[in-house]
Amino acid sequence: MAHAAKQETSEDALFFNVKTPAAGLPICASVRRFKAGETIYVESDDARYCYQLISGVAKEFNTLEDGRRQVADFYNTGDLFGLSETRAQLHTAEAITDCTLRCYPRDTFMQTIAASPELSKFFLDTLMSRLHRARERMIMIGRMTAIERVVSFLLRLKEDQNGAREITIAMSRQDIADHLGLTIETVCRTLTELKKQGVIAMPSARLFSIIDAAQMDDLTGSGDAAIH
Amino acid sequence: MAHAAKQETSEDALFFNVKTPAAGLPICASVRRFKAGETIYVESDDARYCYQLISGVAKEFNTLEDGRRQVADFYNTGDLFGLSETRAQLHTAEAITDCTLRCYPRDTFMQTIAASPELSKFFLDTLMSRLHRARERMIMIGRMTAIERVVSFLLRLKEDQNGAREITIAMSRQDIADHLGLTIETVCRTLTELKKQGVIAMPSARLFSIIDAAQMDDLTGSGDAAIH
DNA sequence: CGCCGCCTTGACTCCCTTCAATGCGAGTGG
DNA sequence: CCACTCGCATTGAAGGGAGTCAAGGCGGCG
Repeated sequence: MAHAAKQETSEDALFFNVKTPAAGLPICASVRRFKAGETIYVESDDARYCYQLISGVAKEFNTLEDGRRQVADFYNTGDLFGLSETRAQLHTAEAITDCTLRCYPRDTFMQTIAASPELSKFFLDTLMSRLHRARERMIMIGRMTAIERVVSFLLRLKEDQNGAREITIAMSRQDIADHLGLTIETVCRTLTELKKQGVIAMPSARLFSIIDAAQMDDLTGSGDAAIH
Repeated sequence: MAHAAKQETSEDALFFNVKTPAAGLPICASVRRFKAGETIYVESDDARYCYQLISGVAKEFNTLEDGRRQVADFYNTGDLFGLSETRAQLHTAEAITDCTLRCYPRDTFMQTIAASPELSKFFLDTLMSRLHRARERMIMIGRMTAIERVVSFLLRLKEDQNGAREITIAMSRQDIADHLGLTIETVCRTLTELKKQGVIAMPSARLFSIIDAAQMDDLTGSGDAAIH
């Protein structure tokens, strides 16, 4: 729903990622469905499976004892998640929209990957790119102002949705705040401010339209990741 | 110097990591030395090599146009860095102390890794653990107060140095600040406050002593990574 | 000794948080 | 069809934690 454009990918064409050859992975994977808001796994759970989103949107996050949350990442169709070097889950995962996902038994999965040079290469690339994203977020959270963070976030969503000017989001304001290291109020106020300045339009709370892309680039501190 | 305890590892015993078997990697790697403060590579450089620290301490960071910096990670003896899925460096790397490092040609390195199931497994684990660390830092930077961040930082250093009560650091206050998403002044004030409260002692600016480890655990918000 | 880089401390400011209402759309039942 | 409710989003007012600006302090080295 949030990503209608991507739904065209048939379930059979999916493997690890939409971009990956559909060469079969000799792993019997079960398919499970989760409703919006349902928990997929909880931190410190025994990590018997890792998951691939067939459809829907999900998030991984951590929680401190007093309830402070940090959303590590959002996942879309094709994304793989729930893998760690330990045998325990390091995050809690939750479905944001209704989700369908493929569950790979962890050990078999890891062995299969390691045994194939192609899969290894692919998986290494995936991990490196994920690490890169995590670090981009570190500079965003650690060194950017509220406006810069929100704008960076919107620009990333824009890219995820093939650069379309219309952006549909599945996550709530609270999710965004917990992802950007802000409060829900600050996210709201910042969005309102961007709307006032005519940089974006907001037909509804979860639908944005980029009006002045050039100014948005300026607002990121001209270095979404760094110098170019 | 900062890590005398680790220097016992002979250069020959090193491979990827101190923990790794010394099985030879069929890659001719050159060895280079850098003085403290020297730049190893700059963001957007052509990434022809990846590096492994034989001795010394180094850091990777990003810079925004106006000079704001975020230190992504610090590296010690044995650590591998400078690898990305792109052909360009994503960070700038700099020697903190004098460093000796082994330089692996990127393409050969990647091919060799992918070709060996054992190396693949090892490298995957390294990447996953690095991703985990990056995410721990996200919650630290995004959701913790100054005291919690500094205490988390000290506790991590303690672990890196085998749990010793005496902690020697190689990095400056500015490096710490840029790592924790704080200013140098806040880092100083926080350390002074911890000293006043008798939680740590600070014989010199780069030497700490953990006095009340229990209270330090409390001060992290009781969830360095999350719930247990 | 005197310079220089790094660290520390103080006073003031400000951005974001906190606390508290209010708005708004969707679903439900009368 | 409307009243009611519930969750999410928005807005306002006030306060605080960390940033900014500025002035020393301290140790190493020529």
